[in-house]
Amino acid sequence: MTTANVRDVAALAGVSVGTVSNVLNRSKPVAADTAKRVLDAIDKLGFVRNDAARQLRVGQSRTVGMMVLDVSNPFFADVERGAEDLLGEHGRPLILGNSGESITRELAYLDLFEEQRVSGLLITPVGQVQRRLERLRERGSPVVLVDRHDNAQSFSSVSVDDLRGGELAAGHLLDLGRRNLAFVGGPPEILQVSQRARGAQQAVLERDAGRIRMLELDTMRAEAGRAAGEQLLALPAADRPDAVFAANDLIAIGLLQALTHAGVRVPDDIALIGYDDISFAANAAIPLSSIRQPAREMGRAAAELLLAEIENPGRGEYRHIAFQPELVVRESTAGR
Amino acid sequence: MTTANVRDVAALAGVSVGTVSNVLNRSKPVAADTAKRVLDAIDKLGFVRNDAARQLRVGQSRTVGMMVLDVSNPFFADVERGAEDLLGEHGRPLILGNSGESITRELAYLDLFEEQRVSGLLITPVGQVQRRLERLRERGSPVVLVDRHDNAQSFSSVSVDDLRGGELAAGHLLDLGRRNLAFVGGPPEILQVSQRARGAQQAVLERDAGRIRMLELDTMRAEAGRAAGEQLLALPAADRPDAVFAANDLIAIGLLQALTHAGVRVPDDIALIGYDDISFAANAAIPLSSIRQPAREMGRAAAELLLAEIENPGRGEYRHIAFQPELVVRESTAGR
DNA sequence: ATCGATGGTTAAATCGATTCACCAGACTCG
DNA sequence: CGAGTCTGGTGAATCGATTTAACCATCGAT
Repeated sequence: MTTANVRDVAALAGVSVGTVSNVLNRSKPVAADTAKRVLDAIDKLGFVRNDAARQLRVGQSRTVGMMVLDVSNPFFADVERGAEDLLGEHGRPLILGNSGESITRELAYLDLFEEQRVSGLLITPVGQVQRRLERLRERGSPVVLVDRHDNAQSFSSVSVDDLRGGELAAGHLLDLGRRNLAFVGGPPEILQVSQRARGAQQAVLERDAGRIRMLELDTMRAEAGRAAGEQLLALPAADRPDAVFAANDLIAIGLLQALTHAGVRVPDDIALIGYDDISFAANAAIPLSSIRQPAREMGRAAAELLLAEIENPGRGEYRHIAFQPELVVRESTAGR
Repeated sequence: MTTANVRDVAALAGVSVGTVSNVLNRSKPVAADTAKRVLDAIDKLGFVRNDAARQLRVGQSRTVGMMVLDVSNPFFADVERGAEDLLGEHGRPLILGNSGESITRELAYLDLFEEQRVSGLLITPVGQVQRRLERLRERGSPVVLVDRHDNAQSFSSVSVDDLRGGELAAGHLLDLGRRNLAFVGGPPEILQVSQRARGAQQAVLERDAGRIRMLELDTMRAEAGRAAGEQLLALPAADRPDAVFAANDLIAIGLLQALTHAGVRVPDDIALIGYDDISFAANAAIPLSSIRQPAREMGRAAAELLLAEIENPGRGEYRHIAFQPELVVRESTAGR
């Protein structure tokens, strides 16, 4: 008992397979009563189009692939929703791959998307995958970088001005009168992280005030932040920073846990600011200052860029949309 | 300039397409030097297997589909990671669909997965999709229900005993001496929600103490919780509950925001408990009591059940794994 | 010397939807 | 009235990988 195919449908409806396809895809007009017969047959047989066959013929899938660094980070989850919403309006499903910041997994998903001939790809890359992405594009799957400004300008992208974000954060801490800063960041291969770090360093240089030390983490999750907190606490009190800028809110939350647990007062002893302004930031034990990125809008914008390239391909013209980050002050710095 | 296919590879390597396929799939032994010639040719041409053609022939995709209620909920993100880890070990990619608790979107993704002939499906259903799932199974895609005990026992499932979870939560509130409870829950069509609600009601009945009122929300997100908070605040003070059980932590966090914002003291005026014990619960403004579910393990277990059914199908024997929920007490109830 | 095995390889059939060139009528218009 | 134009419909060819039956050496055993 094999599953029904177009031929069975055609036979039952008393038409040719071509007509069935025309009904399915509205590619050519079909008389109303013929269409009804076909639809009835489809219904009766429980026919479901075999997407593999369709793709094989058409050469491309309708679905769009998306690779995110970490689905459990609410920031990416919001980006995803924005993209999914817009793509949904255009009848394109979005499938999600979760690299978990692992290069191996990223490559595995790229293989998958390439074999599936996805119609396009939204990606926040982890490793050095420029060549892979170019190959994908040559094969007909345009690529849009998300939250990652492309230096070479060879892909469309949406990004936030992370340099500016870093400046905002560190500038704010300096404005509070803090002079001994620390930046706690994820792996520097992640461009956003190094940009935020550079922005912070620039702020310090520009104002010619204070100093900033850099701490490097393996991941950008809350546990890593907690570990970094222990590290800070281990420093001799005199050397301890009086303000910390975390590369994202999860890290900041981890730090906050470690610090408050050890009796350090935030912001009195150490002021703390995060990045992303995820919804939990406002509701942390001590409401967290942060740098807001418009996640949902970024997702929509990225999907728009991608759709444009899918629908009229091959003009080799890449657009870049840069969103401006925004400082959100809460109790973890200054308060009132 | 079309992309290379097996025929091109075969030509360049001086063998037949059958041999190329044998190299690709190790389905038959191939002489070492022949294999090398083929691999070189693949490399030179940048050949990437067309998955659509493969699927068409084989009848099934290797990928597993997963439908979650809400990717931005850390609980589901953890379940996803657990499943993805295990499936990854078996060389099966996982693609994620996000229903966002919308029945329309759920159906759209089911269509997609059915058209793609995924090799299996992990799903936390929103709507009444039993028939659809049965059809998927008949078509060769086994289905495992996640975090949703199947009454009819007709699918394998992993679940948490939500009835017990509800009892634990409400029982704990009653043990604190609270007598005027409220349950704030998502749409009752979601079985987990109604189970938690029933558990809570049972606890009240069993102890024959106090009363519990039920509030219904449209979604399970923090905003909904905030709205519910306003609703509670609008009640005359005498009628206001002295303890609230939220159907998940996001709702609880929303409630917490609304209540503390209005000057209500938690837990003194109103004790508050959530569900899921997501990592943010411990770090909310007032650390949140919650009912813990072992998310990661549930994901792994679900993936295991699914793999078993994929690998030896059609025995019509369905297994159910039930995890036990666990009460985690923090400051939002009792404090210390 | 012959018969099986066995290891490698091949050519052709196959999966199922889409498309394209083509056809049959009906209708319009000069 | 005949040429041209629509509308609706047909069916064979096609996409690219896998699979199966068949075939060919080569070697060992009888």
